[in-house]
Amino acid sequence: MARLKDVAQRAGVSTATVSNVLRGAKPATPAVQRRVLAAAAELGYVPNPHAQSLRTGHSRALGLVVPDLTNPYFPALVQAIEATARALGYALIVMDAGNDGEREHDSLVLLATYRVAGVVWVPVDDRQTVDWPFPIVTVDRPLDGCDAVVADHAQGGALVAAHAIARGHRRVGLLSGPRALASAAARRTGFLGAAAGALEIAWEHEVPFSSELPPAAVERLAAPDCSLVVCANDAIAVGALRALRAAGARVPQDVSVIGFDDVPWAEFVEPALTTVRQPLAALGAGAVAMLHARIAAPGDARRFETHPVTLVTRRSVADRQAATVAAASPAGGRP
Amino acid sequence: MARLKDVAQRAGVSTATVSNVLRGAKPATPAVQRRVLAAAAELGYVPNPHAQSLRTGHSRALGLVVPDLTNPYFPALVQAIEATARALGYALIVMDAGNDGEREHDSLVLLATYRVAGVVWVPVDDRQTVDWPFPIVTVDRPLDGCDAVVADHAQGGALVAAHAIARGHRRVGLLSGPRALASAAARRTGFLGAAAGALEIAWEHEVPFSSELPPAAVERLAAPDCSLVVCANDAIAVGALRALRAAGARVPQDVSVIGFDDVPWAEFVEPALTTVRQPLAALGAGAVAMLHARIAAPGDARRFETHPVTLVTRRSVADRQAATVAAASPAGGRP
DNA sequence: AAGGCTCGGTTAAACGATTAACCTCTGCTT
DNA sequence: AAGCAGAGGTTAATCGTTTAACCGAGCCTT
Repeated sequence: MARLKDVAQRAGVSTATVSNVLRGAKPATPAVQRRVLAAAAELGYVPNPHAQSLRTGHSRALGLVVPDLTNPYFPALVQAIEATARALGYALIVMDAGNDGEREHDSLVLLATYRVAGVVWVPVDDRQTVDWPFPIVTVDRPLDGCDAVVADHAQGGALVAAHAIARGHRRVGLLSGPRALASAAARRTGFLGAAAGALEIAWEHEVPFSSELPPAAVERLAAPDCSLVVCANDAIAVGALRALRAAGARVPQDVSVIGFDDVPWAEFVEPALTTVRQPLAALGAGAVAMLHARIAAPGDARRFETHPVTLVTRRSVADRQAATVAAASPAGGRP
Repeated sequence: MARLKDVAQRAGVSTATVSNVLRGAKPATPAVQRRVLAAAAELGYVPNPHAQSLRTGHSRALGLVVPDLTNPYFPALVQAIEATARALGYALIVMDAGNDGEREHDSLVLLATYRVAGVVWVPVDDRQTVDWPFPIVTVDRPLDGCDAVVADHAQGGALVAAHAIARGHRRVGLLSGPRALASAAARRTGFLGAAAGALEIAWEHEVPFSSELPPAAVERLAAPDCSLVVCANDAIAVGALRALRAAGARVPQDVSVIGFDDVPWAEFVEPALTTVRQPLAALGAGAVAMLHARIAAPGDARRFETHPVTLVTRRSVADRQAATVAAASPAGGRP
């Protein structure tokens, strides 16, 4: 592989000059410029990233630490992160923390020894320290003193409330996620805020983000006493679907279900799940862009970016408005 | 961060000695050994990987190139690869080819400039060249002249045939995958081989690996004329489920469906899918181990490793044995 | 007792970039 | 005309390792 020295030789200048024109660090005579560029092109010169890193003290690589790749939430995120990192000229070193705080810590020190230029981090839990020798931006779990990009969970909650209202629901059950997670809490309060006055909360269970519902919840779903169960998660939603089916209730004719996340298989369950979609691609791209900016300007103020979510309506929530109208019309309708 | 020189100073020896004892490259006096180790430990010395790479010409990093992270097949694979790579002391640079041959090629050259020690590669298609400046092991798509680890697709096919037979099916329909893909072809021939004599193939459609079935296939499923449709893929299987449901057939009472892959949501569809599970973790770990061995011994003969798959039986295939017995017993059964 | 081996260690030269310091012209200013 | 500034280059040091070449001191061998 061609080295700087080779390019210099071929262009008839010193390595310093080559380095400078290639990086645009110092102005050069048009003639020299031309010769250097030509030589570099002809030799297919690509700088050795290790030499660069050794000299400059930081590499043109980014780290990515995620709690668990196997979580359906992440692949799309990682994909977006890798794509925009590459577009910006970074390589991406990814580490899976296996949902384990210690392993996560190890990942970070590894990245430190690799002198990555920065890392995008999805912490396994909300309380984490951020004193690392590289800039960090977290995704979806803001840590104080550290850049962050998050989805607008509260808006998402509001979206499902609005949808429920629009579809004529009045009594809903709530399968909310772990209150300790900021995102789950935001979804809940967003929902509650938008529901206030229009929606009656028949009951609420706080359940883990899993399709295995705790006994109390499945018992409740055997006699739901509501027309819609709103779930903090698509996984929870399939748990609800399952419990409802087991109890002989038809979804959505008897009771509707709404999820959150729009995991890749949300359209594959029966019935296809109405849910709110997280802007995974935007989140990933935003995170990398933010990191890039931070690397360029370490001193700037903390950045915080929240991305809007969208409702994707499929078949798991019924339109009771239509039903109501149809039922009401013959009885007391006016001409 | 502590450098080799610092350790040397503290131990009162030369940097060469430190380097040698730390790597066990040259024997040293017990006393020196002790002093060096102690000094390194006290300073928390970790070698600078970039300096190492620059000097040795290869980095202690592995590359991973996958066609599309978003494919449910990959996350578990990537996770296993990352885990064992890390256990072996490698960092993992992952690149998503976005199902695009050109982008895949770019990924490889990028990895080359990074001087990775080796790469595990899931090629986007079967015909690819392998002359790269690093050792390669492919996963699931053997390329000639290059190490490979694959799942035993043929065995998987045989497994589904055996299961079909055991459950008393006689006439089956086949939704086979793209014949051009070696894995799909292997599944098919494995199935056909084990089915020979015992199972009648009512019909066969070659369909893409997607839940969107071509019209001919959905039409066929409207009047399946078989008790079981075997699918080359879980995605195809949910397509079949959907078409069957649309046609008013109950699964598995009227017709059974069996998939392949055991994607993470196979248990979430209705009914939960009986399918064959790929040993993703073993595949990933095996690939990295093989790569590690190859890096240590570049000259060795080509390695090829095939991992067994397993049938995971859930609820999408009915037991017609029981039905047959029940139906036959009253009529012509003996005491 | 002198020469040859090992053994355990050191010196110094790479690896391929970046970058501070310096040098040499031109072209202006005064 | 002398002096100065600045533009455009070059030289050489440096980043932190690895590793070939070397060196001195004991220990055998003959």
